[in-house]
Amino acid sequence: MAEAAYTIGQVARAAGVNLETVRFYHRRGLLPLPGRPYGAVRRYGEESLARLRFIRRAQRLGFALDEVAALLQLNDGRSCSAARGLAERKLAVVEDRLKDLSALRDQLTSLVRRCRTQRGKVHCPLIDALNEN
Amino acid sequence: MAEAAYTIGQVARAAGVNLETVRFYHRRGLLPLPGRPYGAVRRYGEESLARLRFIRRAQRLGFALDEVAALLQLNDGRSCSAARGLAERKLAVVEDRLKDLSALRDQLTSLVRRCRTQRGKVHCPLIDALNEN
DNA sequence: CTTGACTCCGTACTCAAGTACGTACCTAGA
DNA sequence: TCTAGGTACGTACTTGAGTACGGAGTCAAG
Repeated sequence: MAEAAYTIGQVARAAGVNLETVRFYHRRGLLPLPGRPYGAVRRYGEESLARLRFIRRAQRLGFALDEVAALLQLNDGRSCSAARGLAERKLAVVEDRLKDLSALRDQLTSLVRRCRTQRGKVHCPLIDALNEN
Repeated sequence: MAEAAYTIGQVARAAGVNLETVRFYHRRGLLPLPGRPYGAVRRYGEESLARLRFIRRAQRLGFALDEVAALLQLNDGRSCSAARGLAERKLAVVEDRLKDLSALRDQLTSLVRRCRTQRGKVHCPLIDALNEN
């Protein structure tokens, strides 16, 4: 089974990222530079595509590129507890952000509601709230 | 009642922001440059302090500085419906972010749980999940 | 009158995660 | 063979919200 050999534009499209992003990941050391088996043009195999998808998935889970790099170091399938530690720390951050965000939602909801029931009064409850104290 | 007349360092401390941030808000047009009533040094009154606090409060509600500028335009206390529109749009964004974030939390939670119950198996469920498909 | 802290102002740098640009080179199809 | 479009690579620009730096001026205390 011959490996597919994508050019950079093809692998970028296949992974759903911008071509320049692929180059950027090379510079960041997240993706090794492939060789050029047929001439002057580099060819990307399935393992490059898999890695690009790994990176995007990890990003969707809220990992920054530095953290993705750490996860990639652990990609031997061992070091499960190190990976878990990373995920646990990330989870704690996510839960904090959730708490903040839902407090924010409650405040905004209440301000919008007050704005809507405000009739003919001179001041805007939202602006007033921002000016308060 | 004489207005307090802060120097830039004092008003920054009073508002809990970095001195350079005050300058930055001047450059961004969010805070007017005060005069220099006693010599070469600019003096900030209570209205500057109030505005700095307004900005920070609006930021905590999730408004970007451009949006804060728009809110400040509306600070006449009228244009309540315009302010409400801003808040409603912001609320929608916040609710979207909340949905994403809680999906993220669920995924991370499940990965961490699987990592913890994994015993002696060769692969790490977290890494596997990132490599999947 | 000197010292140390503060201010003024402009410019430049930071971070994260890319995106864009320029120039040269290569490659596939008509 | 020509040409359109893709690639290689290095460098510079983008966004948002600041932070830092450098040199000159100023101010208050001792």
